[in-house]
Amino acid sequence: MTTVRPRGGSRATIYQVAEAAGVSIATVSRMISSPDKVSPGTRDKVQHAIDRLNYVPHGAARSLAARQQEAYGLVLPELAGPYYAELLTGFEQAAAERGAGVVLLLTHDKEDVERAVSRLAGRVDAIALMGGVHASVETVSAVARKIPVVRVAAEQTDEIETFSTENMESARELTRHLLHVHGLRRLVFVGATATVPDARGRYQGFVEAHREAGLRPAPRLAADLSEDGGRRVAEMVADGLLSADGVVCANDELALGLLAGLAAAGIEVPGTIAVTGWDDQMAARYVTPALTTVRQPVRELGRRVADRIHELLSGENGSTADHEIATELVVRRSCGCP
Amino acid sequence: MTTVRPRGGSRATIYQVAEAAGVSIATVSRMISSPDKVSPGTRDKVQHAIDRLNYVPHGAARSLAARQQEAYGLVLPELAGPYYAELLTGFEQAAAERGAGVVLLLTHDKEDVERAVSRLAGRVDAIALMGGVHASVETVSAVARKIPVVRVAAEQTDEIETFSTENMESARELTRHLLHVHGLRRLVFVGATATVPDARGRYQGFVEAHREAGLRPAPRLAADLSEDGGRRVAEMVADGLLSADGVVCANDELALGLLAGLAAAGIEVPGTIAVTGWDDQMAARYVTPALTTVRQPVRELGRRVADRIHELLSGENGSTADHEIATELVVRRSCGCP
DNA sequence: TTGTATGCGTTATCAC
DNA sequence: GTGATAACGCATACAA
Repeated sequence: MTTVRPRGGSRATIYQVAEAAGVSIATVSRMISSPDKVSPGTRDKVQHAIDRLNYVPHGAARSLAARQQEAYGLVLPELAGPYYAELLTGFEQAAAERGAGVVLLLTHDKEDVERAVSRLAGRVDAIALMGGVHASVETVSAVARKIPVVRVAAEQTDEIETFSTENMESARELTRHLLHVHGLRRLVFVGATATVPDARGRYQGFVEAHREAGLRPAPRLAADLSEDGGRRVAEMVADGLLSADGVVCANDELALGLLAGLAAAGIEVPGTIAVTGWDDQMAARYVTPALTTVRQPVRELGRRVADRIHELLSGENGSTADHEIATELVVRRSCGCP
Repeated sequence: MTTVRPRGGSRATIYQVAEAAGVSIATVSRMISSPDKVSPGTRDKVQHAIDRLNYVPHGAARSLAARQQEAYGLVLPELAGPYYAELLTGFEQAAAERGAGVVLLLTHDKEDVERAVSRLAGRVDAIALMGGVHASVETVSAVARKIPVVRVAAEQTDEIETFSTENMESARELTRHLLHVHGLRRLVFVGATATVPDARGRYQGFVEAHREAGLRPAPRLAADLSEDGGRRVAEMVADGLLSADGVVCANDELALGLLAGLAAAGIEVPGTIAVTGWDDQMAARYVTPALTTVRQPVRELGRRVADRIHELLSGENGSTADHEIATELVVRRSCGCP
């Protein structure tokens, strides 16, 4: 095992290739971007030189001359859970299909997010910013003045396009199910969080389902969207502080933690209390009882975001309408279904 | 909702800032990289101009002039499961601490991986390549001739540094546990895969534990490292094709699928057959019985890879020794423990 | 089809 | 401390 590059890897430049092939750099350049614009004869010569010299164009030089970075930026708070990973996967796929690379920025551990986002803006053609990311409106719109910016699962704004999965309708459907199929009457929604706009829409659906049934919805209960948050709710139930017959959680981790806490306290699910989640992550299928939840096509969401960025960049106008992706209710046993 | 940039965002250049501040571009440049080398007076002027013009240096131009891209490349097969996400998280954190961005390449869906990796090599200072990635030795060493390349969880090579989590020892410990604590005697290892070098080391530990106990290890059973792979193994057991009293799976998903399949077939775990996994992903804690597995500090692995890349780049020689990270056996109920 | 020449926005090396 | 100015490696308009 040895250091790969003994200090100073030799990168061939377009000039060296041109000289080796006995042509001008313009021809080499054409060879890279549009090989069909160069005659078969020279094409071989140049290709041979490229192979022999192991030539790869210098990305920065390309970007500078061509005035485009061939890269999209994606800003995420973190990568915990399947949501962000799926989003990133779809985003990267679509970006790659457009010939763009993806530079990723995780903000969770950073001290100066604003600065990081600004810097990023200097290295990419456009940026997609996840809702949960803590960046000031000023910074975001400053960046947006330079390059296209879109947001994912964020508050709607007049100046920035927003993408999200559908929340309200699915939450309403889910709540109706609890209300009318299982006859539950003391439902509580857990997961109020300022930083997750998605949660707000979900609660809204929860409220509407109650209203249309002539019932009064309980105010939502604040909790971390984490297993710990769920365990804390379980404690409230165990202590008799909370006496619901069903808990609608803003995400799966919360629900999973709640399930674990309830089981530890000997409280039956769904018998004594029903539980639902949101995301349909892997553990939701494996826990007992299996978790009723809502599946979001997050990968597709990521794809669309990147596609839209490409539209923005290439001047195609496309739809500027709301970009909202449908979700799917996944009924399992934790809600009371057999 | 409106298109952010009406075709042609106005990016201020260093020249405009210089003019607005009444200084030369050299001073502006200094202002960016080392503000202390410019007098307090002009510093204010320049900073003011920067703020007013919303100036952010053009990344490509910087890279070209400074001869470094300030970015590391990470090549992963995909992002399914927690492993890659954790690796990426640690990698990004460490890279960011070094002032480098991360450009991510997912190869799973790409048709021409070699080409993609080559292109990437033109845009970053160094590349970390995951073992499972399907890239020819020629391509990799061609890239390695240009920029530093390290591999993660890959076969050892003479010319490329390799990072991985410890496999053999932990597998031996795990197998010993099954053999001696639970008295199991018909163990089988599932998950032979050419593309996952990690699995090989794990089987090796499995073999050694048998040898040192004077037992004959069964040959390993091929299977996809997925839930489906696990279900298929369960079918073999249900059909009486396989009659083991314990199954050591190469990863958790495999074990989880196996658990589900066994449960569906009415076969008791761990009573009739014990099951273990590898990775300790979330579902492992929630499944019943909870899965005995091995936890790998993957995030730390990612951090170290990025740190080493920085060393390589900055000429610090550091250790060229084997980069192997310790793992931790996590004993739960699926192996027979109470 | 091919070559020449200019510009892309910075950094860095010099002088001053 | 500050300012000219020469690279940096490539794309591209234009000319041949």
